[in-house]
Amino acid sequence: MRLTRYFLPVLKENPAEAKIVSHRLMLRAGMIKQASAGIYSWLPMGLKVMQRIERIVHEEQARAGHLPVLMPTLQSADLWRESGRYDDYGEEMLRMQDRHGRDMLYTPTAEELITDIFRAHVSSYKDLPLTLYQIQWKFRDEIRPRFGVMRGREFYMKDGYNFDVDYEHALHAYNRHMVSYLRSYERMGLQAIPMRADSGPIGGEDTHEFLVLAETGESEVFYDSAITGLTLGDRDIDYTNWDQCALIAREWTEPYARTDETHDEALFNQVPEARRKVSRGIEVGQIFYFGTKYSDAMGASVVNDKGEQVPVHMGSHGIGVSRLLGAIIEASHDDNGIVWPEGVTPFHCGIVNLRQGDAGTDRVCEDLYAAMTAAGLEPLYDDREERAGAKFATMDLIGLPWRITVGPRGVKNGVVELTCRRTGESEELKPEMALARVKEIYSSV
RNA sequence: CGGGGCGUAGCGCAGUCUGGUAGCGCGGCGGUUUUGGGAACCGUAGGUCGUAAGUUCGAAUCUUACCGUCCCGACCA
Repeated sequence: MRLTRYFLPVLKENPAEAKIVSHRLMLRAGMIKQASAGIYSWLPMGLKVMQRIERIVHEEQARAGHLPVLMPTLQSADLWRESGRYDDYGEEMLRMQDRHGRDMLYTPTAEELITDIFRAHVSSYKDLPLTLYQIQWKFRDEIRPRFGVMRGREFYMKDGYNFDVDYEHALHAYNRHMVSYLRSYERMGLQAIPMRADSGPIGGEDTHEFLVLAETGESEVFYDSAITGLTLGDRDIDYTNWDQCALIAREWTEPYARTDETHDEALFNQVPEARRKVSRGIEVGQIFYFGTKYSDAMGASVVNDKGEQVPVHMGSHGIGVSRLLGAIIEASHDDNGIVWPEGVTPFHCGIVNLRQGDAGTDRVCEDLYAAMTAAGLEPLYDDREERAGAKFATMDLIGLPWRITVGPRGVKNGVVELTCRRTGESEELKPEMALARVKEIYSSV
């Protein structure tokens, strides 16, 4: 993409309404525009990052054997009356009527609808296990939305639902989700720690929240620092292997890690003092096992291998996709702007032409741009008639992890400069070598 | 929902107390000179002062109501 052809309305000054860094940077980097309280329009670069996150989620769900569906945002109240939640949900649920006076609502979650799909089409244990998920807009009418996309009213979320014949199978589904979530977050460049949590209004017996450590987090968190060293890396994972999933889940849930809601001081004190950490965290996902709550209420049952009619065991699982943009920025930025992890960056590499219109720099930039594009990477070429300072400031603000700077001095010597956004380190390389380096970096992402 | 702010150009703000020609910086557009960390100069466009009613010869400014939005609290993926 050439910057002169892109729509990137960056702001030099901080918008008054944004108090926390991710909100400020998303507005300044031209990623979002507030439409009304807690509701945002997504501009091209913000949408691009969101789509990268979405893609990682889809890929990891596919790997775990889960199937995508798409359910409506506007739902009839009928199913919600059947489960009893139409009355339980309260003011957070946005309610409305259609022209016939029928009660409708904007979905805050989709247990009812998915259970309705299930009961209509599945009747045998042979069709299980089944996990369906969607990535769809949700709405919760927060009393006080704040912090930009981190606590919006409208939000984009992956919500998934597993259906299993009994508790043991459902437990594996739980563990499988834990592993797939850990993988997803790792690919986004995040360390998200599973923490035992309360189940809240969704209702459940077993539940973990995934929290990203950040000063601006909404929850206070207590954890054993041993957990922050854990990583899946390139472990070979077989999602059909119950033992392997259980083992990984245990590895990540054994060290103490809880939010203030479930914090147990006595247990915490058993952690060696040097490893006891108190911090704040942003919740970026949650998994639940809730058994037969909805299947009982809505009559979703299957015949098991003994010929008995049994209610299905269910769980639900969420990843806050739009919220993740804020969380990633909170966890990865500096005074000059965003620092995108390679896994979610909107463009793989910036190309900065320091002397637009100069035959030499223009040619090197164009060649790099074409070669990088041909290699399957997406560069952002700053081809504006701007001075160096303005171009650097823009690149730093929008946070592309790598930048190639092409100036007349370097071109004369046959080199360009490759700079790492995170460390600020630069090296001078021949253009083809710089390209090779960028290709190599992304080959493992 | 309780408490407290704020609504004036795309963004950041002054002007409101004490009523009388709507301003500044950034950004935009045109031009000249610049060119390795948000350049300088010249020119130029851009505003129902949140909305409505009221007071007044006259309202951005005073009064009332409403709307929007932000912050703290309670609540929450």
